[in-house]
Amino acid sequence: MKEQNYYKEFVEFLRKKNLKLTKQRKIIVDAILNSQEHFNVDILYEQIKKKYKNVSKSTIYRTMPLLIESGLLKQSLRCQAKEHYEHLHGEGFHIHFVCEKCGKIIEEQSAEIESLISMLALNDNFVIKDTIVAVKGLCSDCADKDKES
Amino acid sequence: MKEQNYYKEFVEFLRKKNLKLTKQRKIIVDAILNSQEHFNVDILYEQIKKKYKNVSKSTIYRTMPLLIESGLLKQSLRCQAKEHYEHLHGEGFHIHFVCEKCGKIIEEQSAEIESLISMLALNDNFVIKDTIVAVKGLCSDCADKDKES
DNA sequence: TTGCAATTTGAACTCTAATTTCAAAATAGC
DNA sequence: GCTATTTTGAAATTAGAGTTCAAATTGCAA
Repeated sequence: MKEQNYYKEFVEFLRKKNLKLTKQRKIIVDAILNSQEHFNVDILYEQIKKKYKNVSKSTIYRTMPLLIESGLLKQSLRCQAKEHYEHLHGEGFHIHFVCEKCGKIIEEQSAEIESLISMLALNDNFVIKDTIVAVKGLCSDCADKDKES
Repeated sequence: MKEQNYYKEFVEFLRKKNLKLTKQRKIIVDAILNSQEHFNVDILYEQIKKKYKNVSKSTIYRTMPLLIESGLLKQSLRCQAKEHYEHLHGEGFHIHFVCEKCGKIIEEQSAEIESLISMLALNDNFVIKDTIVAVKGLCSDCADKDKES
């Protein structure tokens, strides 16, 4: 799905809920669609501030639940101090390798892991809403630097 | 490993770091060893308060990093608002099924999933320090109640 | 268009978890 | 037991997240 469509989807979501399409909401959605996959409110705020000055942090905080409800974002693992969000570009299950040193996040797919988890859930009659697999450690670059020193 | 040994290990850890074995630290370790697998600072504080009155929350907060460094605890997934800890009884990899309704956490093992993750990491030259697999959803009890209503 | 009801915004404030400060108390080694 | 050093508890501080409320904006209907 193209970015333009996510935008349209969000506009439609607002319309259905009788919410207004304000400048600020446009700017926030635009910033998210053009941002990296993973971010938090501060990162987003700094990014927006570079181009526009009339979007406050309150508004961003208030907009996040809307973006989640509309299906554009999901709340991701809170592995650092701050609440963390990620795009939900229709994709679905994936694994995060989070580098503890540089913060880089590498994403991997694995249908095998996904189906093993489903089977475990089925055994327990557990209804899955969301699965988070986060592997913390060192990315290859940081691991190399670690060895050198 | 028996609980007595975890205690001894922590005492040894303190000795090595020239830290003192205070009444409060004894009480906290004891409470953790006799607590459920998963908890947060507030739960621990309430539990301790029932039996002893001279352990403050500050002290508990201060002790958590020591317990993690000593290998007794690990910081777990932050799925509710509060920081969350779990025992690290030498076990290792497991999967958490977290019920969004009642908060129950069901633990499952899967060597297959663990080895699939290791293989992905190897491919990326990623050095694993810790793996968190959290499945959010409804436990069978809450799913049943959901159906009824 | 313009007018107006309803929503949204921003600044400041509130809330809560987590952490720090500092004087008084406790501990470990002599 | 004495003393240097660490630790404690209460209170203060910090920081992220969320809320309040008056002023501004939006969307719709006349």
